Amino acid sequence: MPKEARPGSGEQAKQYALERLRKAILQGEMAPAQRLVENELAESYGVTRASMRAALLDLTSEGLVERIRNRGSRVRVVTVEEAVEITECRMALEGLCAAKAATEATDAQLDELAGLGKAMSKAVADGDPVTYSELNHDLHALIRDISGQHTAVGLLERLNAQLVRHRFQLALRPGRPQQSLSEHLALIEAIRARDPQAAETAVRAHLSSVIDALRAD
Amino acid sequence: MPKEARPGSGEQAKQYALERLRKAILQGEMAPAQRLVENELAESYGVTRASMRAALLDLTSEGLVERIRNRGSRVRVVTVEEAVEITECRMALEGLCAAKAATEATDAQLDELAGLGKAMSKAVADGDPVTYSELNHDLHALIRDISGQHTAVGLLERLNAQLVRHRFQLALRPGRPQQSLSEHLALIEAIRARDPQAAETAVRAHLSSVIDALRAD
DNA sequence: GCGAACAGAATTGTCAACGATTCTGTTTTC
DNA sequence: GAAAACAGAATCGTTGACAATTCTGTTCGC
Repeated sequence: MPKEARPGSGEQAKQYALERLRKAILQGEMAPAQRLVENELAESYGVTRASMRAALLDLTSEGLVERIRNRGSRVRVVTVEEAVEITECRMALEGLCAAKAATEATDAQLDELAGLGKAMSKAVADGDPVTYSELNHDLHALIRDISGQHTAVGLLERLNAQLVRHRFQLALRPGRPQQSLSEHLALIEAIRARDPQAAETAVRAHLSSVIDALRAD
Repeated sequence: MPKEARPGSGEQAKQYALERLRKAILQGEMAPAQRLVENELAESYGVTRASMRAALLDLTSEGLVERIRNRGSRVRVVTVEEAVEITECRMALEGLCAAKAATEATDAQLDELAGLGKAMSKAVADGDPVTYSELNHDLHALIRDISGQHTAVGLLERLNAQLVRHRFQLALRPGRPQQSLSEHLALIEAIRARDPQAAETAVRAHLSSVIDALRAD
């Protein structure tokens, strides 16, 4: 039986490298536009270059990494205009998910939503933007999950991955959590009322305010 | 200078194999769920197995091919439910594009739209569903183009690729082109009137009728 | 006869070395 | 002194062979 901690090669190695690098990029450990050299990364993660290469190709098709022929890979930088465009797509797709969620949710799921709402209110009251940001993410994920829209969920996950840097900056802006909170509570209420139209409107209103905030950079 | 006809290997070879295989799948030359053996394909396209393999990986991330570890690749079959889900996503994203197109279009582009509308009317009057289907595709592409929404366009192209088989079946259904035509003309008029709200509504109405048709399989 | 174990074939997955391309700093030429 | 030419280094791209896995048809035990 192979040691399972960190397989030096093979499919598992690729997955391992993929997830570690993705996490590193998402958590901002890699400077924007930083060069990603296959050999260095492979060595530092303890995998072969082939595995690392495959991981980089995957991240490229996820839109997190940019690669130029014979010049290597770099972490992709998302401009503000791109972030706005991406958020507009989220508006459309999350609107769809929210509307579906409003008609499809079970009672247990509605309770879960209410719980998240309370937790978010508390985080804002406590002045804890980091926790709030995490709960925010959880809420959107839960709604996507309830909607049961596999295709939309897949697209949204790709889109969200590209926004982490901007999202992070946004959450720390003073006053932002308060506005965001009230929009989210409205969304939760709309779904709990099983009103798809209102849910979609609430999502769009929320993301519209996100776009305004993005543009105010 | 390398001969440009059909390089046996390298990046160009991958692109060549990629496009030929994609075309073959989209045109239905590959039976649904047909096995795609790397060696066979590589030989028949005159490229190395490595290039073929890379092409298959690309198609996998486009959602056209399914691959199972150590078992090979097969053309992915899209069930009716999936087709519905995908069309719901298109509804959201094309709605966004249509609304943007209504506000962003230049006069020249509006004329182009009108021209396409006339051509589509003619194709229906002539009872030519194949031409109509192509014009249909052109219309959606033009609207996406006008919208200038890079991100949404990218997502939509991926989604559309997965639907070709269903789309094809749909176009040949008696009576379908007539209904489709009137919906498209309404959409064109809404954009020409520079009315984003009406344009989005028209797109949604159209795709909603596509969903009904899909479900009536 | 029927299911389990087993060898052989087919297919994909992985690797390490080699080849090609691009960048960088230096030299040469005008 | 500036632009062009060039060599050297760094890095990615490709190849062909080998290893690992899965499938298939056959045999064996009951």
